[in-house]
Amino acid sequence: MWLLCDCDNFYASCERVFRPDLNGKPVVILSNNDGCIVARSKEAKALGIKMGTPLYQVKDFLEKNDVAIFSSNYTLYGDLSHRVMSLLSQCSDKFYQYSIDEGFLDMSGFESCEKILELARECRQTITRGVGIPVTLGIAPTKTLAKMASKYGKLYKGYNGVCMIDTEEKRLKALEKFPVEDVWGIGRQTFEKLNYHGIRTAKDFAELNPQWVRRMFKINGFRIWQELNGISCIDVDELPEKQSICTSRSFSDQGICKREDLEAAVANFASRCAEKLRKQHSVCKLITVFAYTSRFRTDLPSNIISATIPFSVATNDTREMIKAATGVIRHHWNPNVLYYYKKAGVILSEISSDKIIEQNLFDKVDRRKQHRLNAVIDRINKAQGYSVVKSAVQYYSKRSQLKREYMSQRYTTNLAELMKVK
DNA sequence: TCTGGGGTCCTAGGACCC
DNA sequence: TCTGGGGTCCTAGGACCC
Repeated sequence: MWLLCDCDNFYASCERVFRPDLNGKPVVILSNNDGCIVARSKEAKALGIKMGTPLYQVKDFLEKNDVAIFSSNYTLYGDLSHRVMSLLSQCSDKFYQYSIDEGFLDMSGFESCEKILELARECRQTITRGVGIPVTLGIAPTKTLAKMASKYGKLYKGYNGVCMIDTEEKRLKALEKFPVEDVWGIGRQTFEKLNYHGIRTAKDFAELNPQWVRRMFKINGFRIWQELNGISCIDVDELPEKQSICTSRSFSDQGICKREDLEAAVANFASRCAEKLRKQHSVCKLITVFAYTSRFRTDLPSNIISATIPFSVATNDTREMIKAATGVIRHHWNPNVLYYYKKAGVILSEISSDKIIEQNLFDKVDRRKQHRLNAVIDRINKAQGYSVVKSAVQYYSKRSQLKREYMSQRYTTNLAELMKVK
């Protein structure tokens, strides 16, 4: 059996931990630059507020309905997620974090479903009491069915946040009432195809001829079919090393039109990427740098800068990355046209372990020295706060290009922002 | 005026090999 | 009319997830 632990409306719940006055009230969380709505509390969903709506389109409506608005506070969410996952991981030997607010437990070691249910209830209590984030647990023979169980657990109060699909009878009943578009792994495209063939519920899908499913929806669709029929075949890795690392942002207002500003921005992204890479003890061989003008502004000249540069020796060095990233911008910059760049980013790929590095006969860099310098920089930045030591080029960038008008405090990670009690 | 960020996996098709 | 068979590797793009 698999147990899925899913935090309820995670970002909204994080904000409520330190704002209990917002319990039972509508809450929304915005994307970077306060652009779109990316998370909603139950009450906000009930008001009909859709995921991904641009803020400016619904601002009046939110004010009228007394909806609490927050800029995204990833420092806070990341820390609370870490606390939930750490409590969850103590409930079973085999724990797999799936996303910021979800984790799977392998329950195959338990002798009976009653025992699993008992432990699940205990586990839920521990998390509620220890972190204050409400969670729903779904338990079933496959991960796809466990996801489904957790959705039922959220839908019906009677489950008290723990829902288990353990018998054939329950499985069939669950499938029958479940819209096929809500099945894990079925997105918009697949749904449209299924709809065309008159397939509406998860049960309709699970009863299809497997050869036809295979032909029509390839290997992924076939896996979903198997999982719905109780055959476990979707794997999750324990702590997978990322195969690509990306840091990108949209810029506020019109965007960036000066070369130095864009160079400073990509230098920041490159530096952030290098830190992420070192944190997972990896090196990479390729760096991609891109910058776009806004696709919504058809009245302005549009342009795309994008280039991928190989490193001669796989690296995780901040300065090498910055040099490559700013080089791309400098090389592709057109001084004759005024472009407003709205979004830019850096992607690292061909990632491998830093334990084995292929040497290059003509490599002139002292890798040991480079490695020690990065280690010292990481240590200082970790102890003294984000980006105390950085390259000069990064200082060209304005202190924060992000618009965050509704930011809450970093209650759990910053001494200056602790909660104040009168 | 304003429109998110960070990932994974799979497939099809081209180029190439013997 | 009819034009081999069996591979590998790479890349772009699609689809999906949270």
